[in-house]
Amino acid sequence: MASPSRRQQASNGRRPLPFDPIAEAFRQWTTNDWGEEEAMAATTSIMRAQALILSRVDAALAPFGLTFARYEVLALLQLTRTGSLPLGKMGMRLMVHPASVTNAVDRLSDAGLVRRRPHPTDGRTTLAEITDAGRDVVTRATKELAAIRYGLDDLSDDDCRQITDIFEELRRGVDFTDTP
Amino acid sequence: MASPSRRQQASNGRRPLPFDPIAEAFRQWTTNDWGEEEAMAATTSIMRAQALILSRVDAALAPFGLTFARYEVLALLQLTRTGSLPLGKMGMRLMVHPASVTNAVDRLSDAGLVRRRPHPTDGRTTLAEITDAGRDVVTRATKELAAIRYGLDDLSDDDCRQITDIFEELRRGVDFTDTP
DNA sequence: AGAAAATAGTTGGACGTCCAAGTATCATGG
DNA sequence: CCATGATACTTGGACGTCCAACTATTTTCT
Repeated sequence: MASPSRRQQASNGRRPLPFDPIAEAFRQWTTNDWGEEEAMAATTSIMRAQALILSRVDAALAPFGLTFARYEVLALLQLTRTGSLPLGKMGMRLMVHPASVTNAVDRLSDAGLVRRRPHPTDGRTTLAEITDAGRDVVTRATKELAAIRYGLDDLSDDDCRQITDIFEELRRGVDFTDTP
Repeated sequence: MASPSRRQQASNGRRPLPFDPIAEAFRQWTTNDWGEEEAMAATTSIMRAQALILSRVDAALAPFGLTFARYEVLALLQLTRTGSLPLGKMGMRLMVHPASVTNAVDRLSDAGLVRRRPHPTDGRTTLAEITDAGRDVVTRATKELAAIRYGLDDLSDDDCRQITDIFEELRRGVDFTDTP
């Protein structure tokens, strides 16, 4: 029965402050001439937003025994014709280290949502194949994530598009190349 | 001499793909009617951007034996009148779990950049006080971070402000309240 | 005053991420 | 045809983050 195993919350006990600590840091940076306060505020905001959003998404996925990292693996497989992919390819598509894929597949495999298969022609390669249980879980989990707008309930679609666009710029050349 | 201890890179060996995997996921979500594809793309972008930016910042701080988490602690102390704060207050200001503060202060303390002090009147409280070495390091580290624009070299100040503004909305009510 | 409740930090465990090193297996080239 | 080099994956360790449980101290309140 896949143990939900509560994970981070990143917003728990801590009560909200009467002021925005990032806005305050911005002021300090400015008055002390530390430089690049816009970038500092943005980077700090991103770090904090990531933790907050991840905690929301993970909370929504916990009932399925999933985390966002595992969900991404499952979703990727679900969207593949054959329902299976080499671990290496998954790492590239998800933009994470190969070791992270190994880790996620290990856990999904333990939960019976995915199965490891040897590559038919290349002995080095391992395929991860989604199981029927995995397809069921990912379908339900996807509905749940859509219901909470992937943790971005507070933001409009316009806000989302702006974020995606700005970060696409940041990722360009690192994660992908325009026209090869 | 504070061991730099190389940390994550999040962009290493992995070669850039010939297409943006997030844009591709957006298409898949749309054609398969999985819903909320704007939010999905934004959340995925945030996760990835955070990892990428953190790797850049950490790489810049490694020569000082720092990570971004430890730098934030040091910077906060440096900006405080007395150069010292209760660990709990730091956790609130940095918006992280108390255990994370304990962890960071442990390491900074080992490096001689910070010192633990008992609170003069409250026996439960522990103060972290920045040392002279800590002040020196944080000053140099701050210049280094400004030089790389806190990992956001690719973005304009306008982009940074937009990010900060959008995430401020997200954090409102969680990290801080408008008018107490 | 004394008991119960709240607060502050620490410890140990779980996760995900990364890197470096190690093991297989495939591809190349002499 | 085998040696060298490239690939694919796994393992073990480091970090930061979180939570739950625990200890110590301070407040509150009966």
